[in-house]
Amino acid sequence: MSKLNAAPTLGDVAKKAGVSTATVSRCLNDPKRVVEATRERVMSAVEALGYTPNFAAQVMAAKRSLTIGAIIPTMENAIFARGLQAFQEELHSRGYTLLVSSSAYDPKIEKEQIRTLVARGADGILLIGHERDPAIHDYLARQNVPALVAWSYRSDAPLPSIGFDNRAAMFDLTCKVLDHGHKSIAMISGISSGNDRARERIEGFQAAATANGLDPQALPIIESSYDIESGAAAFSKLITSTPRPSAVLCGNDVLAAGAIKRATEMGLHVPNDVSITGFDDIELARVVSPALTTVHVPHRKMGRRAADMLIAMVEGSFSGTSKQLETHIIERASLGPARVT
Amino acid sequence: MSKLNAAPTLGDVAKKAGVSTATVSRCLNDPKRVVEATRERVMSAVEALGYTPNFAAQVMAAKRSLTIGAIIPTMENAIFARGLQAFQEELHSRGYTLLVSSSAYDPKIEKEQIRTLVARGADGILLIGHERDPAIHDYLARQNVPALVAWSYRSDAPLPSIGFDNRAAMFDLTCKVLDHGHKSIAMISGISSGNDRARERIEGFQAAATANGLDPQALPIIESSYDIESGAAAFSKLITSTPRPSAVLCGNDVLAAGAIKRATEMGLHVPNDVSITGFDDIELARVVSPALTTVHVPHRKMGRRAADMLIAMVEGSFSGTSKQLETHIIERASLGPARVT
DNA sequence: ACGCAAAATGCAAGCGCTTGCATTTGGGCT
DNA sequence: AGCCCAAATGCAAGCGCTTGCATTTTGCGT
Repeated sequence: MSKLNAAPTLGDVAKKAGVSTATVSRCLNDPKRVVEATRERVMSAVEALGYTPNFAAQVMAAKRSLTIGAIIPTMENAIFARGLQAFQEELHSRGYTLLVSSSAYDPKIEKEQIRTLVARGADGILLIGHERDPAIHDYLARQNVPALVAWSYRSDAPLPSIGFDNRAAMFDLTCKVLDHGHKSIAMISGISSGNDRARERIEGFQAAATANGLDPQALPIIESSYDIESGAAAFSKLITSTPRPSAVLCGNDVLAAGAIKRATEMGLHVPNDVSITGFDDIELARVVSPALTTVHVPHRKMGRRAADMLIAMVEGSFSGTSKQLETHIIERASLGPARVT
Repeated sequence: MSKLNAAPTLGDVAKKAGVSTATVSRCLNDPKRVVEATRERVMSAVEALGYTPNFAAQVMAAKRSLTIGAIIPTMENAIFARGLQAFQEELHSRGYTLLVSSSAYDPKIEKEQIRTLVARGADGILLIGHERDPAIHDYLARQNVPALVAWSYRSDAPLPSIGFDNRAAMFDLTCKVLDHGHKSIAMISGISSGNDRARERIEGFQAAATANGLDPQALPIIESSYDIESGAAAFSKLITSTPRPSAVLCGNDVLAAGAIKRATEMGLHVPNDVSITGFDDIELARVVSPALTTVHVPHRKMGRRAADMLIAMVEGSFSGTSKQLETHIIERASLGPARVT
C-alpha cells in the first residue's frame, strides 16, 4: 500500500488490522459504528504504525476541514491577542482548529490571505472591521464560506458582526475627559483609511466635543501607525499645538503608551502637566506608569461569542443577527483634572 | 464538471478555455511551458470564473505544500514576535507560507501540534528549544519532515539548531551586574522544567556568581511563569529575602517589567533602591520606566537565518551545521551601582 | 434449528489536482 | 512538398481519505 520509509496510510492500517479502509475510517471518526473487538484491533494497528491521517486527503474527501481562519490587522502588538486567544480556545473545545494570519493593515494583503485561507479549506473566516472591497463578499459567497466580522458592531453591514460601538465608547471617554475640566484636547488616532474602528473613534471624539460646545475642527488630530514609537512622535507634534492640549486621547493603548513615554522624556508629568488616555485596556495599560485611563473592551467574551456565532454559521444554524457588546471606561492615574491656569 | 453554485475547479477552467486540465495546471504552475496564446486564453478563463486552486488537492497530488509550521511556547507576550515576523517574511519571499501555533509551554500540546502540522502537510517545522520526547524525533524522521530548533544553539543536539548561547549571555550579564558592586543578587527565572533556555540562563547566573566568589546556593532564585503579574509576585517574595537583594536579574523582559512595576508600587526606586535586569530586549524593555538593562538578542536575524536553514533542509540542500548567533548587553537605566552601605 | 431485521463491514466511486508518458502540432530544412 | 525534431498539449493514473449503497454477520424470537 505504501512504500518503505513512507508515512503509513489508512490502507496500511486496514491491512494490518485485517479490515477494510472504510472500517478504519469509521473507527477513527465515529467509533461507535464499529464493534468493540474490531475497534481494538484497528486501534492497536494505528498505534503500532504510528499512523496519522493525512489532512489534505480528509479535507478533500469530506469537503470540510474543521478549520476556521482569522485575519487580523497585526500581530505586532497585543490589541487582538486576548480576544483571539479566547476565540481559539472556544473553537478548540468545539473541535475546530484556528489558522491565523495578519494583513499588516493592508487591504491587498487581506484579500490575498482570504483566498489563501479559502484555498486551504477554511470552513469559516473571521475578519476584523467592516471596511473592504465588496468583491470579497461575492467571492466568499461563491465559495460558500461564511465570514463574521469582529471588533466592530454594525447591524446593517453586509456581513454579520460582533463587537462594540467604537463611536459611542470614544464619545463617552471624551465626555469623561471634558468633565475633568480639560478645555484643550487633542487626539492621536490610528490610520483611519480602511479602518472603520479608527474612524468611528475619531467621530466619537469630535461628536463629544461638539456636544460640549467645542469646535471639533479646532481640535488637533494626528493619525499615526499603531506602534509605540509612532505614538511618541505624534505626541511630540501635538504638544507644540497652540493652545497646548492639556489632555491627549489616543486611539489605542499602544499609542497612549508611546505618548506617555515621550511626555516623560520631555519632562512633562502625567497627569499633572498633561492627561493621556488609551483604548482597549490591554495588559500594557497597566504596565506603563502612570497606568492608563482607557476603554475596557470585553476581549475574551467577544472572542468566545465570535466562535459561537461562526460555528453556527458554518453548521448552518445561524440566526443571522449581529451581536453588540458593552464597553466601559476604566479610570486610572493617567487622567487627571485640568490644571487651573 | 461542477455543480451550480459551487466553487469552480480546474476542470471548469479547462473546459472554458478549451484545453485539458494538464495545460491549465501547467499554466498556473510553470507558465513558460505553455505557449502564449493558450496561456492568455487560460488566464482569462481563470479570471472570469474567479478560480482559486484547491489547496488540499494540490498538496495531495504534488506531495508538497510549500508550507512551514512553527510551534512556539506562547503568543501571549512578544518574546517570539519579532523573530517570527522575520521568519515569516523570509519564508514568504521564498514562496513558502507559515503556519503558527502555540503550545502554552506544554510538551503534550507541543506533541499534538506537531502531529497536526505534519498532518496538514507542513514541509518543515520550526521548534523552540531542544528539550522534548525523543519519540518526536523518530516520528518526524518517519514522516520525512525536517525540523529545526531555534532560540537555542547546541551543536550536539539531535536536531540542527540556530540560536545563541543562553548560558553565556546570562553569565556575562551577571558579571556586569556584579561589576556594579552588587553583592546580594537574586534571580526571577521562567519555569525551567522542559525549558532549556530558562535552565541555561539559571546556570549562567550561578556560574557567574561562583566565578566572582559568591556561593550560588545562597542566591535566591524563584521560578515564575512568563507574565507580568507573576513577575511582580515573584519580586514581592524575593525582596523580603535576607539579605535583601540589591539587584534582581530576570529571565526575560516580561518578568523584569513585572518586577519594576511591583518595585515602584512598593515605593522602591529603580535603580537607586534595587537594580533590575531583563533578557531578550523586546519593545517592552524600552517602554517601562526606567528602561531595562537587558540582553539584546538578534531576533530578526535569527528569524531570517532560520528560514534559510529550514528551506535548505526541506529542499535537501542542507549543510547540516547549526548556527550560533551573538548577543550583547544593552545598558539602560534599570541597572545602577550598588548603594554604599 | 430457521428466518429475519438490525448491526457491522466491505466495495468502490469520487474529491481536485499534478505529472510521467504518449500524442499532436509547428517550424525549419532540404 | 516532405521530413524530422522539439515544443506544446492531452491522457489518465494516482494522491489518501470518506461515504452511499451492497453485502455479510449477528442476535433473537419462535
